[in-house]
Amino acid sequence: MRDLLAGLVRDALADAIAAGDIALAEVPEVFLERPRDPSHGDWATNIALVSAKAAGANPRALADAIASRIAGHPDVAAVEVAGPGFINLRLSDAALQRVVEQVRAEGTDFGRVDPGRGRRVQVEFVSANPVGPMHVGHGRWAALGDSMARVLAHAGWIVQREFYVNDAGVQMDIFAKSVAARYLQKCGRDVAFEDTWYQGAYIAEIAEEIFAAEGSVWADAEPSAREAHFREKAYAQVLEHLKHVLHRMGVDFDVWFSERSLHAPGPTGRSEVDIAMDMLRGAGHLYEKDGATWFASTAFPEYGDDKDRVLVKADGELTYFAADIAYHADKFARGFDRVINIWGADHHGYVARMKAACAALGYPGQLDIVIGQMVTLLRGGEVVRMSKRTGEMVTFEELLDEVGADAARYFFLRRSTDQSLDFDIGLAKEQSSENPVYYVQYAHARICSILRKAAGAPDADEPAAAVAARVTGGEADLSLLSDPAELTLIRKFAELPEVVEMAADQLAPYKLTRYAEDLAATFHQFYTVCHVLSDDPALTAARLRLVDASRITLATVLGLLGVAAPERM
RNA sequence: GCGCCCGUAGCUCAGUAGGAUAGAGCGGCUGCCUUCUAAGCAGCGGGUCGGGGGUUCGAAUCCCUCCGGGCGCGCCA
Repeated sequence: MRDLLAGLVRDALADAIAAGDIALAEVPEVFLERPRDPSHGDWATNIALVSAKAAGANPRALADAIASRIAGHPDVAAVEVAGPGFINLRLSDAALQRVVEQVRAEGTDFGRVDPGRGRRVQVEFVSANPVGPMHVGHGRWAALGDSMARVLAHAGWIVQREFYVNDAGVQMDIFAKSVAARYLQKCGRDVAFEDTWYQGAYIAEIAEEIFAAEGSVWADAEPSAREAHFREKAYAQVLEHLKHVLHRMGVDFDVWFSERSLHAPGPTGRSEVDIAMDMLRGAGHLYEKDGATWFASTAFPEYGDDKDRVLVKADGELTYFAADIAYHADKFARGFDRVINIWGADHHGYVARMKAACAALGYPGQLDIVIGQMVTLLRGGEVVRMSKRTGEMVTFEELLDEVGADAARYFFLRRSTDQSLDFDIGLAKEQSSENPVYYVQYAHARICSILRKAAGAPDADEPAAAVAARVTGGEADLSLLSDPAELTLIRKFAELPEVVEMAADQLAPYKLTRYAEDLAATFHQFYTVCHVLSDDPALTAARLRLVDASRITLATVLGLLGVAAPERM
């Protein structure tokens, strides 16, 4: 719709130039924007203001010359010049009424746009260490990453979701030691449990399960063999649990990428980390100093890292960053045009070096890192304190248990990622008007109820889409949809493609929660003003189509958010 | 000290590449169910956009500076 109008303005401008009414060498690019004030129309352009200087004319005269050439177009109900020279455009009812059938024809494909143009993007998110339960921050990244993937897919990208499994390194060793120690305690051995080990009760639970399954056979085993065994057992168990919890919130990954695979020797005997470092060294990005190997991160000032970074420590050990570079080399080698990482705010200090490294690998500007700010849990207005060290925390799983997947997802998604999130547990649980999740879902349930009623089977369990198909068969005269509430609702449908485009461009799914609430509100208003099922068959038929288009649009938005669209509440 | 994020109504937050009179939800007050779900709708109040400078036709938005809050600044992972 926006493109259509922008085309009209452009043509009008070109005509005016050709006719000599406007003295411009070429037709400038036309931008349309949504006026804040609906009384200014559906779309506005400041093209006359922007071009005034170059054309040597006053903006209003320019605007008049353009506007007079648009007036009378069947899709345009009004074109006005306002203020200093804005051109305001209002769509005709006929143009709007066409949108209803467009929505119904496209179904859940409605709102698709194509800035991605079939390119491949990978979204990596959560990537929690598989050494313990996820905290609520992981829940936020999970909701964010998954919804972002859905939005990008709706915007023409081919998307892959990936979870990076940190199954190598010191954390795993400590984890293994922790579980082994709890196991030995279970076997009645008196062993020291160090402060730096994992304190959480889940460690003992895992030890207990291993004890239950295998008995005390490991009590007298050689310590390194015991630890290795416990590492694998415990890690596999935690990883399964992570998958399970994420799945409960509707988040499923295409790839679980093992950090270990980066360290394992390949066919040539060299690991991926070796190969990535060879590549960097060959390109002159590495140097030796103080017995360590460094990456010259500051050679990429555009990414703003303030110092060079060690990849191989003086003791010969690799840093985490070295593995991360190899990991990103692997990602790009898999053919993604673009890679997106979602990280917590506590990792923002790594952004510059990681982008510099990707540039050094030959993929400048192809890595986007979204930094999500922290989550604070509130209960009854009080901050819920979390401490990983003492093992006392509200985990993501406990939050899911308490508020449910839909509320959790919706609340996680509702805020800009730049904004730290206060998650009010009480509010998320509340089934009332204060809770935006229910507000939106209720609109959908209401719609389905109307459709069932129209079908004469208010209590049937038939899916709403099937019911809708039955009650909207035959012909309908959509020009009967002329009530302001009806036209406002249609205008709201027409915004979806723009919202999707913006949410994809800005990697900001929260835009969709705002839209969902707007759309639900607009529907509720329509519902209050316009009775759908009446003794006027023609009007009823037209309104049922409008209701069906509302159902489709709402369900599509909820689908992009990953929140259920209940047909009954 | 340096870097990133934030500061907008009583509270929680939007504000779309600088645009027209700064918006929404919640809370408060007042109305609306014999009719498709009242988990809904309508109305009323509520603001020096943290302070101060600057850029221009125009600034919540861009620049500088100061104040306040969060996070981070390892040859840790």
